[in-house]
Amino acid sequence: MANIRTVSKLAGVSVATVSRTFSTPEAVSETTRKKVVKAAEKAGYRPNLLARNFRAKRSFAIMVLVPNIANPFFSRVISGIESEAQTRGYSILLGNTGGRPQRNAEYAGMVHTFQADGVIQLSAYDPFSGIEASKRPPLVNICECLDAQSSPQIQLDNAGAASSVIDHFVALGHRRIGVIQGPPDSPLTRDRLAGCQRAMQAHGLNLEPTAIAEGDFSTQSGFDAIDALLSLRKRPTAIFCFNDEMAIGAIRRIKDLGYDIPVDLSIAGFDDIAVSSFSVPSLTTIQQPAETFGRRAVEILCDMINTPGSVENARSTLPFKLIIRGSTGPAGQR
Amino acid sequence: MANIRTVSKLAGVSVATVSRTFSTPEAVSETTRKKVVKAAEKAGYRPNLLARNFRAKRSFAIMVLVPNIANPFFSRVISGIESEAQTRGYSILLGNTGGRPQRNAEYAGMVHTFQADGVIQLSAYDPFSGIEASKRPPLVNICECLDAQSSPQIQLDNAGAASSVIDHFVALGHRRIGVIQGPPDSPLTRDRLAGCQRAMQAHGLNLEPTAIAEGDFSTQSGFDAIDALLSLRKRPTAIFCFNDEMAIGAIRRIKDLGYDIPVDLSIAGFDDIAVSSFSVPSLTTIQQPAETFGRRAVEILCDMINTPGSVENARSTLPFKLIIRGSTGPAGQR
DNA sequence: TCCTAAAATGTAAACGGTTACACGCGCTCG
DNA sequence: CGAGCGCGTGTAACCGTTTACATTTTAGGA
Repeated sequence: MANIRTVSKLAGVSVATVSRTFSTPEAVSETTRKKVVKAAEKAGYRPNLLARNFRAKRSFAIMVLVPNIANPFFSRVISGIESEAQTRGYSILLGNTGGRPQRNAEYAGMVHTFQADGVIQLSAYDPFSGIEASKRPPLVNICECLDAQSSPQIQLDNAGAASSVIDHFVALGHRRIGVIQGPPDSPLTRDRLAGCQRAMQAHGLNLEPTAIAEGDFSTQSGFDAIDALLSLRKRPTAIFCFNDEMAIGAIRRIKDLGYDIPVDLSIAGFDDIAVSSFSVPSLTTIQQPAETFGRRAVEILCDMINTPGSVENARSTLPFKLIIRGSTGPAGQR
Repeated sequence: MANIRTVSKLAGVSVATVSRTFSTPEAVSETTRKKVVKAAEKAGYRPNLLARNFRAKRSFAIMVLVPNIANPFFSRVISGIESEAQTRGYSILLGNTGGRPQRNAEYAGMVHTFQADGVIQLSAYDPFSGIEASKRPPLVNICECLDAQSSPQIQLDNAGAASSVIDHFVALGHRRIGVIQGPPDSPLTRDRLAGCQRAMQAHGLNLEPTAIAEGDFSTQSGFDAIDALLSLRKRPTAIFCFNDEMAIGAIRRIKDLGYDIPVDLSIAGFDDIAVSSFSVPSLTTIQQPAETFGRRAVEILCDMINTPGSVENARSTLPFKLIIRGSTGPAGQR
């Protein structure tokens, strides 16, 4: 394999000049530059980035920690990360954690061994907890964020978004509203639940504890949660699922039971994944700027990497949008 | 940052011994090993893998080139890749190509600069075409494969799978069968179409060219393709969509038009993505071992990386399974 | 006790770039 | 005409690890 010395000999210049030709071409005269480029071409020279990065103590790679790639919402966030990283010359390392803290920590540890320059964390986890602030590697939490301010957090106004769903239900005349929440220990669940409660109270209503079913954000769990909600004495006329996948599972079960949506029951989801606009009926949901989450995370992370200390651990909030589709309708049609 | 020399001084041994302690512990006596480990711990030493990999001329990273991460089938394949790579000590670099050959080539080029040890390619593209066989970097094509034998190919028996869908339709009494295919230049489209034609002929039927609509594997394109098929003079009673997403779009449009599935029309898809079992009606489809594709690709790629020349460019075929669900039923019910 | 082989450890040279510093050259300006 | 400057280039050290080879230590047998 051709290295920088091969090329320097071939071009009749020093290794430094070859190096400069590729990393700081403006520091080399036009004539030598051409000479070197020609020699490099002839030798089939490609700079060894392993060596370059080693010297620079930088890998130009970003570790992305995601609980589950198969989740379509996360896929979109990753698309955003990938595209922004690509334009900035960073490559992305993918870590599928399955929500396991151990895997999470393992992957995040790659930043200590210089395999990654920073971490984007898509779940409410701090892989560097316990590390003194000035020594913490660059980290950005997105989507599901930490309460702590140990790193920049980019999130949605989950409570506000949940409120807007409740407001929509109430405006349609719904009074008995049910919820299929996510795992109870998730900040997402907590914030969305708080938003629901806030909005209910603002309308003089109560979110009955029995009308809150527990899911785990999987389609199956949405399917499974329906029976309990529909067997309540005071059956809800509208159900808010904390993500679209659970909503799709719920819709399926509701139809299996012979009910019509939205005539008998209104359903709303959260995330606006691709399939939601094609379900039957199409799903009322909260749209999140998934790709923007990814892009912004990369922007901030790169700032942290390139000028340490320049970024404060701010919490930023991206806008949501209530998308009203066919799965929600007026209450009391039957 | 603590390096190997810091530790060697602290432990009172040579750098070689420290190195051996971590890379070949069996070559170091028990007592020194303990001494070194303790010193390393005290110094907060983590080996610089950038340096190690540089020395080894290996990055222990695999480049995964995928046309579109947001595709749920690819997500599952990537999960498989990630998990197998993780257990083998490889990290995975993600390249979202959007199907653009240029991006594809750019990413694949990272193997020349030692940033990746090999490439897993999820589309029918050879990023190393033109490179002499003995110099080609490790590459495995999966899912959508090349006709050439320039690298190992892991694929499904697409024609066989398509045939089995047609057989299923015919067994239900369908005679007029429509197809929503993928992009015409895709080997996937070509093979599945060939399978359809073969099966139709075996049953003494013909696949009418007018009954073949063109999609691009997106949900929207499935939606859009329906009108043309349903306005045919000889309207099909069953439609085979070449992936599940198009099938979901198609189902949506068919229901909008007031038809019942499967009473008026049977629909089948391909891939068995997660949502397909929850659609209404649930989707008859071809199940592919997505994670297995990923795992096998990593297995083979690692063999190629570790013992070059040992792997022949074989073509292997993974099994499919026809999953019969609610979207297909007997013909001529109305 | 001595000799030999095996095991453990040390020394120092790579690996392929980058870059601080030195140097030479041509130019400008006083 | 010489000092000073800036540009382009070269020399060589350095980054942190691995590893071939040399050397020392240990163990075991005669």
